[in-house]
Amino acid sequence: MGIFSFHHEDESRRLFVIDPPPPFTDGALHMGQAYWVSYIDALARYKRMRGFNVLFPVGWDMQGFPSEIATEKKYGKSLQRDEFYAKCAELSQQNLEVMKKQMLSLGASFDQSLEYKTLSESYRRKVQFALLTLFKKGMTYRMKHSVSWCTNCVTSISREEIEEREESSTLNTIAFEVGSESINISTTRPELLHACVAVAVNPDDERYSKLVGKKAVVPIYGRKVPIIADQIVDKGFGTGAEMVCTFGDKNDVLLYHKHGLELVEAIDEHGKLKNSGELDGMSLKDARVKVLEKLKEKKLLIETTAIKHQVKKHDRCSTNVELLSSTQWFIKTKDFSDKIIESGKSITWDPDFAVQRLIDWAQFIEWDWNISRNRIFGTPIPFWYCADCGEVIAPEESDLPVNPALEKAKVQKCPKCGSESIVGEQATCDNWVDSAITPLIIAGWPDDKNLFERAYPSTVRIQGSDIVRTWAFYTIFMNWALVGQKPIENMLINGMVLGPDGTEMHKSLGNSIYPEEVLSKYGTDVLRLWVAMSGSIGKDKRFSYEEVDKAKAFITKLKNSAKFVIKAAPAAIEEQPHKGMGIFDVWVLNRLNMAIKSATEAYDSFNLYAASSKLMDFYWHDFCDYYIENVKHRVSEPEKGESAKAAAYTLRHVLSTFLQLISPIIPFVAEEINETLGNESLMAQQMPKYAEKKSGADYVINGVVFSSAIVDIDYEDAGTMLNNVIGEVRKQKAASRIALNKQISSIHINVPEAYYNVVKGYSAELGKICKAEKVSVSVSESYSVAINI
RNA sequence: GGGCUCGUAGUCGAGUGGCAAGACGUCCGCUUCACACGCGGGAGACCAGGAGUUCAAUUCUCCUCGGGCCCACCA
Repeated sequence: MGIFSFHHEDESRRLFVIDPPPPFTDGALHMGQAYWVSYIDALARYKRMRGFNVLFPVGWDMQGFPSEIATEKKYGKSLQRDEFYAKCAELSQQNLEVMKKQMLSLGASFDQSLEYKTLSESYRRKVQFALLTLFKKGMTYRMKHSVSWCTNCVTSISREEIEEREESSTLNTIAFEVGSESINISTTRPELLHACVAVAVNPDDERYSKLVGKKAVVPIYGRKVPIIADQIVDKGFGTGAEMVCTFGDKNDVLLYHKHGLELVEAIDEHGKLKNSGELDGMSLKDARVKVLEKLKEKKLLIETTAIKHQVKKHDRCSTNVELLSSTQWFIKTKDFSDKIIESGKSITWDPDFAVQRLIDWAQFIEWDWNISRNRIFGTPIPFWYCADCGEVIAPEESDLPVNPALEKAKVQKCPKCGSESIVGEQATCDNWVDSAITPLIIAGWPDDKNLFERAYPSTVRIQGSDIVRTWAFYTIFMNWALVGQKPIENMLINGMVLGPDGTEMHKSLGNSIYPEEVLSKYGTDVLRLWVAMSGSIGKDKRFSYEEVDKAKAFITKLKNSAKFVIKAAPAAIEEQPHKGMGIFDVWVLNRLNMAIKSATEAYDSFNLYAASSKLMDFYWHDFCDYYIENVKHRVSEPEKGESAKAAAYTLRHVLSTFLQLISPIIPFVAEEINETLGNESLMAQQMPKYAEKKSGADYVINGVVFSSAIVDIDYEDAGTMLNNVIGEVRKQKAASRIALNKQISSIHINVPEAYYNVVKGYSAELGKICKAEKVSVSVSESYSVAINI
């Protein structure tokens, strides 16, 4: 059992369950990951010091297309399916080792015994179990459907893998014969002419209203297709008439379904033409040239105009995305957007508006979730099917995990049609299927019922705003579908870490800064403190070394001030020396108490910005600028009296307590200083607790009541008053352009009557603090300070 | 075209229905026995613009402008 271990058997303490993003094992942690690792780790450390049983796992998303590319580069394309998989796995494991080291160098305090990998047998079993469960509920199905397809990767892709880019193209006007008349249609995809199954116009378009219902003849191919009317057609675009192909774009798909049109598959999976007669096997690019040539010959190409339009590209290879009809696996999501939204709304989001991204996305689901990918390095889709009738043959739960691409089904004959052609599915799962069940995985589902009871839903997840529509969306959906609950209590949605130029970091833009660079120049704690100080979590944050320097300055200040404290008070003082405690001591201890309060509130609401800024403000200004300066003369007295002891005690106490409070954010520096103080390890300590005031003006500090009766006004008030006097003297010395430690002859203070006793009583001490020979005090209506050099 | 979000001193960045945190930078002064990666002090914001609600708006509502993100459309 290590210090960061989750205590599985301990049912007495409250659990704090973290669902961190499993990084894709591409070999290097980027700044965004360094951000969330630092952030969630601080919360984990805080909760441990608050007595929580913290379940902080580490997970890895290991399978994926980029690994296949890298493996292909290294070994070529000749490997067998299982060999290829093994090589991909080997590469991912190597990457994982590197990335884990990087995480550890950020101080990540996850429990290494709770590591999960998406390619492991046990993880695979659970993913397949999830799919099997949904299949039994009728939510997993296989069907021919139009899918977005990458002809380069030869796989279907999902809408979040699509990016759009503006490109130049030509809009072609082509004449279709309609009996003795003709209709000119506009298209940017003449190469798909052979798949034209209709001509569509807007029903309000008077130019064409008399043609609707008639048949048009497709040029070159001669097929007769209906002219249909639909609101979706824009009267103002081109000629206002379009050809409908199956499938040129999404409108085509919609019109195809809506109007019950014929299906002509235009291209094959490699993007070669089919069903076109003589052009079959030709690439889209060549076909385009050829078709336009032919139209020109026949004088049916009326006009060609240059236009710019958005083209959908596969984000990984920049190949144009095509729509084609393909047999794929789906999970029903379309009908459940209201359930997803409902579950999403029952989660606490920070920032709260982040939930809107989920809602927007869920409301626009058009098709079910296409979960199959025609790849090798992924979780196998755990089904077989009958080649004759299409019946799906599911494995037994006890046989999981299975790999139908390599294994034969247990069933010999199709239970539906009796056919013996049982085929194992070759496709693998979309990565999001793997990662959508992380809250279930870390809670021991479906095996460890006892843990599941306690550790589900996860207490908190941190993730980037960019993957709300994917990771958060699919997690919420899958968990609803599988266990009928929300997966997470609190969603922390962090903004993106932007490059110094204010735009997203991209390798191609050269504006990337990697965590190692910052770590080697500044160290772990500076980077972690920068994370805490970088504003509210939901905001995008621009990375800049200036900001990092601010974090560094505080760390330096902390180290230097600690050096002073240790020099002034080298030995631990067990008992608080009550006799020597003065106003400044009680004042700073009260300020510390207030800092505990605000830091605790901030940590409890997962707000590291508030926690760090409140703590730093207290430490730098109240403690260093005033308290330390005020007690220097006491601790440096040659004869150590009660007052010196009290000051030494207070210095050590404030520093030690502060280290506890700040240690979740800067664990290494805090621990290092703590060690020189001779205290036990911070990680074994509990967080200090805020002490309520006993009555209006009494302070309870370490169990001792400081009553205002002693100084006849409130300690806080008295301390602030005395510090005001000191501040005023500093100001006047500065105005006189003399050093602050320069001895001056006298100070005269006018104070309202209520403060007279306090200031008078402290005049000797004020003299020592301000280096003045004489201090005189008198009662006056208004407060003022005057110095004589 | 629609949605979300942001717009606070040169910069970063909190915050609130009632005198606008803090930090960096800048300017002035100070080599003070923890720290010049420091100390003290100063200047600098009509809280994007306009309208409304209110005794009171930077804060709430609406509109405009500008930045970011997302969605849809683009035959």
